[in-house]
Amino acid sequence: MNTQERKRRIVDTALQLFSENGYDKTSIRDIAKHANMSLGLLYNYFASKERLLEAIVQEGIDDLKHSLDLTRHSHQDLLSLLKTIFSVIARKRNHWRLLHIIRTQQHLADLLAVQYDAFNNYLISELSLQLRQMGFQNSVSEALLLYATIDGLATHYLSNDKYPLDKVLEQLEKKYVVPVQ
Amino acid sequence: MNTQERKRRIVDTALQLFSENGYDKTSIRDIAKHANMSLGLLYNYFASKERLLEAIVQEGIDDLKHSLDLTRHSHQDLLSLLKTIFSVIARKRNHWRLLHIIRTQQHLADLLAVQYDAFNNYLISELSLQLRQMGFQNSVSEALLLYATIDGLATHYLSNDKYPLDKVLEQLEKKYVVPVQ
Amino acid sequence: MNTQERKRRIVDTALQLFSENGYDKTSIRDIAKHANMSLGLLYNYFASKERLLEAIVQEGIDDLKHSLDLTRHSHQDLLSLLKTIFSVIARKRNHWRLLHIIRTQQHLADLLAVQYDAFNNYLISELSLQLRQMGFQNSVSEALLLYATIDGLATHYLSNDKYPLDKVLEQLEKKYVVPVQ
Amino acid sequence: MNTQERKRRIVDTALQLFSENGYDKTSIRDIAKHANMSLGLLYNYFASKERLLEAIVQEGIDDLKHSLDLTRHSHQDLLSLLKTIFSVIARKRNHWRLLHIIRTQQHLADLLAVQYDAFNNYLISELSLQLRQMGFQNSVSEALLLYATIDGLATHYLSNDKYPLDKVLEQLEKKYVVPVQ
DNA sequence: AATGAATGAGACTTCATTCAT
DNA sequence: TATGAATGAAGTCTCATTCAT
Repeated sequence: MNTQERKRRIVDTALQLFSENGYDKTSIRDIAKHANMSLGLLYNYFASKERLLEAIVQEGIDDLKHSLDLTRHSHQDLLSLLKTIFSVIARKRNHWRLLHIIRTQQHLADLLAVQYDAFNNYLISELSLQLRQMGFQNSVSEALLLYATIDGLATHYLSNDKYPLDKVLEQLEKKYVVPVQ
Repeated sequence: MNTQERKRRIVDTALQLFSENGYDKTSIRDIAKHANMSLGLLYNYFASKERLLEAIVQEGIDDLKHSLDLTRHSHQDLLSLLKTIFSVIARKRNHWRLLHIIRTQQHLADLLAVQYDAFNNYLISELSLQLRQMGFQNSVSEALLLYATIDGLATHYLSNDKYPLDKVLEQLEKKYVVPVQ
Repeated sequence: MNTQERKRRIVDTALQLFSENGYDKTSIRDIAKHANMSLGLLYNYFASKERLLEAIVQEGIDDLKHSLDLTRHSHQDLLSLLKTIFSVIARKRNHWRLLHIIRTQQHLADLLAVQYDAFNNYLISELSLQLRQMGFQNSVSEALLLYATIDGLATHYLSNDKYPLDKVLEQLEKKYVVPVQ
Repeated sequence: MNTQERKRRIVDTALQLFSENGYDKTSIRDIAKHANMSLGLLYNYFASKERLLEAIVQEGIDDLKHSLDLTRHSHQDLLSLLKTIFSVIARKRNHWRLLHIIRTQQHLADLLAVQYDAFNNYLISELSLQLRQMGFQNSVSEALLLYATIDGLATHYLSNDKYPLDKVLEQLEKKYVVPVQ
């Protein structure tokens, strides 16, 4: 197993465990054990638990961006856009959960403020762009609103297996059928 | 200082610290120190850190319910309802933050599942009632959607001092001006 | 409730709890709670946990002595003597258990060495007297042996509800039918 | 110092301290200090204080069994058997003391019930076998009686440096010279 | 006489990180 | 490169005892 593969394995394992059990409740020892490697080796790749978290979050954000980029421009109506976004959230469930975990813990939020802000801005500008293309004015406020809705829905969806996401998305779409002039 | 005052002080201090630094990053010793009492005394009031958290969360939920109850029925239009809700959130900022913290940490969510679900259901049914009164059909789906939006807005509002809440609320209200038939 | 009654209640409660759960595993708070009195009041009667233990042990020894005295001289054969002794042990189960607990914990044994030695000597001299009356020579060695047997039997009997004490006592008696010359 | 030696050192130190001062009065920190290692390291070898105790007790039982096995069959008369047993007890003084400590403390007895019962049964069946070979009927009752005597003698012997064990053993032997029919 | 709030030392245990091999 | 033994600070909780009321 080469360096790249090992690093991958560490990141994947840690993401899984962090998103399942939380950052504080996941020990470096747990990660090493689940990744089938020694404690010392893990420290050859990441200098500390915090650096590991940063790397995961950065990768998670890049991943999410990449996934969203792939589907950009391919949709005209809002419903299909929303469905795309939530399919990304579902597929990148662990990443998204980790973002939520980090956001609510001050010591982690402080650590990752720069990365998190960048992601926020990226998402908002993407949404703003879409909305403008769809004919909405006040696209920034609209984007903030839509982002908040998406974020809240993601939160509820990720913490409740039976959340009736499709129905709620339908209601959401209706609110955007006719752009408010 | 009597028993009631002490208990109050513990709860207030712990709520403050939990919401600022997170549950895990706040030690019982920290709480005792900030509340100006000995470590052991705290255990005379709450049998464990978990029981303390439960008590705080329950009080937070009761508080929020009470605040919302007080203003129920006093509004006809959605904007003033939303403003009421967000003024409660702003006033109960720490409670709301704590709910967010708990929700994203599995071990805490498990611990408080019953209380949290009860609160969720309360809020959703309140919103559903309001929306039905305003002429909305599909009031449950609509309530879920509105709750998600409120939740997301609260998240963003609470983590960003400069969040343009009023503007976004205006956009939100417009979506509810004419009930979608 | 007068002073004597209260003291009695403390001692009875503590004996019960010590013998059930052990000295270290029984807190003063437990004792006060089970005795239905306040912590402070208990300390009016006994200056410390150790003093309380000493008082209980002293009373226990006096009790055991008294019970044994009552039945002294009333038996000619060994079997009835043994049955008497074990009926005392059964009735004073908690006292006897407490003696065993204390004996095996150095810090308690040190504390109570004087009392414990006095009890030991009392029992051995009683047994020695009996055995001499029954015609045994080497009555001291015989008494030590018999005491050890009684002690071991008591240990096994007290820690096993189904111990076939009667059968074993029969075997024991046979060994003393004809004094060894 | 390798892993095996460290583990040995922990067990030896803990056995020494447990048997001297009792389980509850011996702290993990004490053990680590006496074993010249850090507190945390001890937890690399034993997951908890209870697991450490279990390991020690198991080793003690195995040791005692082994010692007894070695000398089995090498004796015809009871006196030499008894002397063998007591030389084992003397050599394994700490183990034997620890068994006594455990037996009298409910929370430890509960913890180690399985191991302790197994040891009891082993000893009783060994004694029963010997007695049967020596011509005794009712060998089970006889074994229980002899075990009680041995146990009581061990207790008295271990808690009193000047206990006249040899004399008492002589008396004991006389009781078994002629099998009771 | 009576209460129980208050104290703080000390117990067990976890864990990020280092380093000899 | 790879291992995991080793460290020790820090966390939660218990408890004998004191003392203001």
